[in-house]
Amino acid sequence: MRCFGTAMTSAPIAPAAEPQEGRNRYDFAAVEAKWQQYWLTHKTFRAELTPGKPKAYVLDMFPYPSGAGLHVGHPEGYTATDIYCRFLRARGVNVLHPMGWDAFGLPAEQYAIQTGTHPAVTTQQNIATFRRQIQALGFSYDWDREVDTTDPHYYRWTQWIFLQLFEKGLASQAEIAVNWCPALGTVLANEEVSDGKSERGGHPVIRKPMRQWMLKITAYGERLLEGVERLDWPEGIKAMQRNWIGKSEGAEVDFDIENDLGKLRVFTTRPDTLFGATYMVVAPEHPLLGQLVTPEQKDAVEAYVLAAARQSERDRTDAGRPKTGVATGRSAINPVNGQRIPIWVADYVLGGYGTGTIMAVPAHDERDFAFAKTFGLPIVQVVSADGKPFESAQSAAFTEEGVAIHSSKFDGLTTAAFKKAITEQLVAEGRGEARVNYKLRDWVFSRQRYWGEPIPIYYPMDGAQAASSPEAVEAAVRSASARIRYDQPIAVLASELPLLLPETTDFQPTGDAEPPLSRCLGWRYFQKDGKWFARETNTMPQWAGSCWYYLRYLDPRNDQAPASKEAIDYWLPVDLYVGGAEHAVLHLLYARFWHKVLFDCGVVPTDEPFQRLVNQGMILGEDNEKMSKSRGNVVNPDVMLKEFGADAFRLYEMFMGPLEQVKPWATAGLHGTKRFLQRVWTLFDKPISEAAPEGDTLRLLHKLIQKVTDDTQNLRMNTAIAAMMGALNELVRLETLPRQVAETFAVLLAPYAAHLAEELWQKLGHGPSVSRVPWPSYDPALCIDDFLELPVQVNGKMRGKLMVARGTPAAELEALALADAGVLRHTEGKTIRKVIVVPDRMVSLVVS
RNA sequence: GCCGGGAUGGCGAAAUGGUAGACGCAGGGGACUUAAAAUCCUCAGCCCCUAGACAGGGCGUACGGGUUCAAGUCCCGUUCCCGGCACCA
Repeated sequence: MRCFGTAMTSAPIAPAAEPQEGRNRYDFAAVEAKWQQYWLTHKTFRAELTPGKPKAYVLDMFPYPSGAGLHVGHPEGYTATDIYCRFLRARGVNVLHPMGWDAFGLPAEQYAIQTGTHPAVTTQQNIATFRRQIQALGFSYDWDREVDTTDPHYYRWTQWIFLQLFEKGLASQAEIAVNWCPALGTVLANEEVSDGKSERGGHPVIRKPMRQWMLKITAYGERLLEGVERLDWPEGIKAMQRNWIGKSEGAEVDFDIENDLGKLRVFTTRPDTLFGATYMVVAPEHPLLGQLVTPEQKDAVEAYVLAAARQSERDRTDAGRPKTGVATGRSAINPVNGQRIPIWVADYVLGGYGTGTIMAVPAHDERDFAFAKTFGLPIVQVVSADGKPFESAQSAAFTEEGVAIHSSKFDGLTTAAFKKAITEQLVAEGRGEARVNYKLRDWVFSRQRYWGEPIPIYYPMDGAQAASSPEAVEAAVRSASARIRYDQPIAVLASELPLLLPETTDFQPTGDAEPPLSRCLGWRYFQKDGKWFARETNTMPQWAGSCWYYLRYLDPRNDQAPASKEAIDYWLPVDLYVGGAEHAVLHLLYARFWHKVLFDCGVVPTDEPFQRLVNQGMILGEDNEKMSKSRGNVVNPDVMLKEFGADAFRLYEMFMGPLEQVKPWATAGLHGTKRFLQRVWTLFDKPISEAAPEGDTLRLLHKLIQKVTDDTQNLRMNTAIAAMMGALNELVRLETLPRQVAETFAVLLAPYAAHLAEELWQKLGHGPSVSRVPWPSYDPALCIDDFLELPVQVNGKMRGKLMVARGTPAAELEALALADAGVLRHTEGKTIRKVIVVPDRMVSLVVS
């Protein structure tokens, strides 16, 4: 390979550092600053839509710019993608590699509440810090494509996508129970509640029905599930997505309530156990509960329902908790055998799943078994492994599949056959039907918060005509003489987007459930055609902006569409998406959902956004614990950069181990990568010879190209770096450095230690930039050695080594092996039973 | 409990079924230096034999079995660790 600088010689750039007297120290600080400046001003890594040129869209999960700044976990994935992108560019691929900010969210708003600083101000400060820190690492992002989810030019399109969902009937309002904390004056996420108290402050939290915007992600459940199969994602993440969607197939069955009180419908995945149903359970929130409870049981049931309502969803669903429940006093009729079975109410049945009612089969369901034991309810076995009845009373539920018993004419059927037969019979009798259920719930999409995208919806008002001002409208609403018609939502016209967040300094929660935007009266109430309207005052959750940012990068300044059709058609899908596993479910599921909706709208041509996903493993503290402020084991990248430089830092993060693996930080390790860079720098002080490399050096070079190419392609940066270190250890022994070796080494190093490689390239007499130099190729014939050291085993133990020429025939190898001194020691006086010779590999002898 | 991923020197790790520990960190010895840092050279899995070195031998990839001429790697079982989910009928 012969590489000469191709372009940009006219660019003003400082001369390469000259070797000084004595020891030539590599001044990483100066060199890194110089090249970062160069890349930025020359837009070296700008991505341009080039029809016909192969493309790669390599995406990092964009960060939430927190006040704490970057931590060492961020640059791990960013470094991996940066190396990969620089490598691909050198291989002639048109690479799109952008960065941006997921900047709406709670911390900025909390900070505003405490200090009065507007979230927009905090956010911009934090973004500036993050940008500075990320740029100091020398990543090859196309900064012209930077996006910020809080920028109205961005969230205009977030709102536009919401309107698409609204028009398709996928966004609607519902009264649902949320975790309301009166003391904090806010709704809390399930994760923020434990034991019925708020995580922060320990205030009581109640379940309170409130009007919420919901997105019907359940309508896409099957497609989201099925799409997982075609994705090149880690198996674990795919499993989590499947599990979250939670598809289960079964049947719904009607049970008549005695005294002609109607029917209760249950969902079951085991209709084959119908004969074993000995009682039923309805969820405490079941709508028919009030009608079916008997007068004697009314008080007890009401008390139970009240207690259940006080629990959070999370506590309700905490497995392993003792079973509780109350009999309703009423019974139902088992449709297959006419038996009267009691109906209970218990909180282990959830109102939101299936029909909110179950048939309990204690013999074959662990939960029902525990409940039946607690309350002394009958247990009837209807499935056995071998078709024979159980000998003794069960000590646990038998939940496996098996053969039916005690099920009249169905006895002897396997579980699968029974399910099919009984479902057909129930359908024929009009008592049930086959049914698929999903655990996936619709997405609660509204937040009672200020710092989020306003939902672009408004409502007509009754009784507000006379009002002369927003304040008067508000007064009328408060006195109940005017009413907001939430049942008649109107979409803001797409042409009127963005619907801007109003300026306010009033972020304090007030104790009622009204979002802060409700108090921006001049924004909330407006007149149109002489009538008053009220805007939606909930905002979108933080997930909204990150659901589609990968699209905006394609065409970030477009004010006609989220991105142009040409850009979308050219760049999509994302070829490689790298980020932490903490987003395994929510972000990745929500983004896939939106993408599929946009696919249905004809906006995107693919039905999945992220073809390939890689999770970088978490970096732990030096103490092997998760990094956290409270543990005091957080490593600050700024400090590391100052002492070791960006190249050494990046190299270390990659050298620590495989990208996907969890691994502990060790600052001492940075000495190694810094030393390596210094030694490379010193290597280039050797006299450069123009003669072509030959012999071992040539072989070394080609092996190195092969190894680095292979490993980089497969994101095995750790072993690529090890190979470069190994090669360096050989090259330092040379008297002079052949130009071809030096140039190739610089090009191979460039994706990994980009600043140093640029400097070396310049030092070799080339103009910038090494990033424009094509990746070297290798000759496979030069990657294999002429002479090999072959092991000889005797009875499986290594007893000798043969130095032989490649291709030495088996017979000759056998003769050599048998004559080897080390081997003879173990074969003397013994019989050779077997000789296995694998040419160019090894010789194995079996003796006795 | 279920799902996913792990377990290799003092530490991070490497190894198409074919010489376990490449590459690095930390460490020992040496050179340079007034000294230190930096740099360079060099040693190094554990154990036995040995005055020491060479040579040699034994044991070693969480544990127990198995397949194979040959197992860190493949198969069966077990333990422990990490991540996620967890009363979803």
